[in-house]
Amino acid sequence: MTVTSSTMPTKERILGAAEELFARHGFEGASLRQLTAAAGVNLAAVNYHFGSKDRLIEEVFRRRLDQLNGRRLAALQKIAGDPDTTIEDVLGAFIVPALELSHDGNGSLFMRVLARAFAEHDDTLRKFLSENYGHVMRQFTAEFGRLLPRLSKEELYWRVDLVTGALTHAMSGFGMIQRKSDVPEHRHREQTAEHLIRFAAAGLKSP
Amino acid sequence: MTVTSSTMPTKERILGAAEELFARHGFEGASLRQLTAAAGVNLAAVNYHFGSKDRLIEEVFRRRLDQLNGRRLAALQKIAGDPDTTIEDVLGAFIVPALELSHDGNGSLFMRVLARAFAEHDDTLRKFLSENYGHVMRQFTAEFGRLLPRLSKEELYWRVDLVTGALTHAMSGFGMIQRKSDVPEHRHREQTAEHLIRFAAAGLKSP
DNA sequence: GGCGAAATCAAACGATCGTTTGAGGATACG
DNA sequence: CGTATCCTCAAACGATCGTTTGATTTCGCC
Repeated sequence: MTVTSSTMPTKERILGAAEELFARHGFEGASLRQLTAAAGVNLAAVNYHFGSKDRLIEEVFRRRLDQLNGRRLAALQKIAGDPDTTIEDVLGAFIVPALELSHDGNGSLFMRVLARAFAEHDDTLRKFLSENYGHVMRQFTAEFGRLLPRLSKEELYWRVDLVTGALTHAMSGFGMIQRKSDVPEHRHREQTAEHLIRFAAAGLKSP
Repeated sequence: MTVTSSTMPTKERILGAAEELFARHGFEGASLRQLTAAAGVNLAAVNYHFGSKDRLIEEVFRRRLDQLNGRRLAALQKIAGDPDTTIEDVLGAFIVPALELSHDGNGSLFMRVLARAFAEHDDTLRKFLSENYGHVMRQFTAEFGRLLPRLSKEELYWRVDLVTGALTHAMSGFGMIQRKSDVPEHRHREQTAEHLIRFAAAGLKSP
């Protein structure tokens, strides 16, 4: 199951095992001893390479979020402000990069880690996420606002928040997003994106 | 902040403090020593009254979910099968009882506990929830299916799942559902219910 | 008032937690 | 070859975890 091969450098082996165990057992539930055992490295390696468990948690987020939000913003830049752009386009820019995560390594597990971060009301973690990646949500919200001009600011925040909840829930794999064996991976991803976009667009545009 | 007064019996004081600390720090993050200290009872009282920490967690769920899902099902029975019933009515039967929870005690914190349970992929806890309360979601899904007959079973499950995600996210208070000081509590609850119902209905009915 | 069950208490149990230490091995460079 | 730097390792640190024990107090009831 683990994607941490013995040929990888120690740091990445730790990050891979951490992502998997944090997704499976939570940040407090996964111990450094389980984690280093799964990664096949010495217990002290975590504190040597990352300084502490908390910094390791941050690094798990940074590695994926830099890539994920980079792609999201790149996709948004291409369409933002364009008069032909639809709500569905903006939702696609937000959703598709997240679904693509499930491609490389155990990136799909990361969405579960992200869902846990939402559930944790830990201030340190929330502050870290808000400071480093809050601007992404702000840019997407601004573009939604441009496309839904008759919504009050309050209404807009409400709906974006509900969309976030639905997508986080769905993409972290609680739902029944199970690919059937006769459907190729990329086609399944397209269908998933269509489902999510159609649902979210209807909610955003609701009268 | 705690609703555990010194006049309450020990068992309920523990349950109240547990609900608050589980919401704030998670099931693994909240220790029995913090918990019993907050409740003002002896450390051994948890194991005496509940047997173990895991059984205490289950009892926290049981206490609220019996009440919450009882009201949900009662509201659903009144309208299920009726030809005049709308999607909005069914959503109201699901949502309003949850919003009413925030009235008694620290019931609002329980929605955060519930959100954590979704994030935990712990098998024991999921099995407990599924066995004891799975029939509620099944009945609501059946009624949605009756009102959306042209949806395939797969489509229906998809949308109900997305609605669940949005509502769990919103009701556990991640969002900006902050009552303004000039709005009375009951009016704020009505407005919140309207927001949630309108959004979810649009998503369910999307073409 | 006295007896037995129920409840509370301080204290300790072994296990596990994140972190630190200091010695030893690997590696690159003069 | 020697040495300086990066890395790994087994072992131990003190703290905290859930749970158990056995004595003590509280309470209902004859």
